[in-house]
Amino acid sequence: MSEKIPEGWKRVKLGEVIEIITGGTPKTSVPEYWNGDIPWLSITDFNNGRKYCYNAEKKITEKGLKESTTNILKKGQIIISARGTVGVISMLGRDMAFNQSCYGINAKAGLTFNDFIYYLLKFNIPHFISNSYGAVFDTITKQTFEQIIIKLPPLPEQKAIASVLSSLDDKIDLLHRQNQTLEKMAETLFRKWFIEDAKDDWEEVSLGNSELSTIINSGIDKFEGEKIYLATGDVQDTNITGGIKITYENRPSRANMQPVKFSVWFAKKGGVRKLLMFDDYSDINKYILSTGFSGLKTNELSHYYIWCFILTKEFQEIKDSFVSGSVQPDITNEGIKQITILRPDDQTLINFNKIMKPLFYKCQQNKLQIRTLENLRDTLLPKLMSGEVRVKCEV
DNA sequence: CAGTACTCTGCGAAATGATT
DNA sequence: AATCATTTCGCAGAGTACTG
Repeated sequence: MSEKIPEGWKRVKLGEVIEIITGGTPKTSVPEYWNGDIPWLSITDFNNGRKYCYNAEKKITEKGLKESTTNILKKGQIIISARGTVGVISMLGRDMAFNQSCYGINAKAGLTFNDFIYYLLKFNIPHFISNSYGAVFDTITKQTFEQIIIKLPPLPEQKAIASVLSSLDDKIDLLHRQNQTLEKMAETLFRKWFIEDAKDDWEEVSLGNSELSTIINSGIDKFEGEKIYLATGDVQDTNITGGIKITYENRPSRANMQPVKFSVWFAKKGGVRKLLMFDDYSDINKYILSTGFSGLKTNELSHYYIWCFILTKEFQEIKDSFVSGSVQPDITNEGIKQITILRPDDQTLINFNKIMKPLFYKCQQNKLQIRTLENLRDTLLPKLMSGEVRVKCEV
């Protein structure tokens, strides 16, 4: 405790400035507790690195909430995982319930506020991880959590710090939501043109083997220097969220797929939705993909049509129905060839591209901007929280 | 006894290894 | 090269022990 802290800052225990709300699970054996209107958060619902969390996969009923130990966490309060992968954190975009592997956090008024606490906790995640233990999976107990000592700036400086970081996160959130809207628009148009208004004379062709798309085989060319290896775990939905640097000589055995211009990729594993697309705006030379992905080579005419198809729920369902293998349920190349898709006329595809190309270009630009803003935020966060960089406070 | 903290069990995701 | 099998480890949920 000899480390110096900035003047005016205080060392306090986390428990002094926050209140911890515990979660719980309604009995799974009681059907009337489930499928209600109240989103019920699990770690997987917010383990995406984003600040705000708006929904949960599972939902419980009023009754389920009342008759279990589950509490409601309010919009603007914070959730942090305390078991398993400790330290996954998010701020609630609406009221939700949550399970017992997480703690709900609410700032004590007058001392601090949730927006600042969110960043403070994020900064202290290594602390939480090192204070976790357990035979089967790591756990940080409520007590340990409360005892962790943090460095707390005076309230005006807290406000200034939170304001800087929030402005970045709010912009990131806006871009994410804009992309969701763009993808939704693309899907709507795809459905209208190629499902509802499909022409009778459009033939059914194989997704894996037609003039629209063909399966990409594994194998990469020798390359100099470093590239980024993307395993399926490095992709969430349609976003790249991870990746490691590799060289040709020193790379995992599965780093054996080469993205090419006009290609569409999806995780082979059943039930998993991880999708990537490379068009003429993409930096194909930067990445090597895992053989956990299947790739389709598309072309200038078919690219956005195939991509929009891959994005649909229906493709996910069809893919899952073709999955084989008892232990590792993957779709095989044979399966991909058996999936059929309509072959629209060229003019319809050309018209579709005219709309989709700028739309997905915007989407991609947004993703780039998101990564830039995230980098900036991640660089600033530790500097601001340690007091290494100070922000001017409004008086 | 009730609420909470910790432990146990089983399943699934993903990496690695083996076989065709 | 492609597919199938095994291993490792993360995670959810249930079970149980502890505490006041």
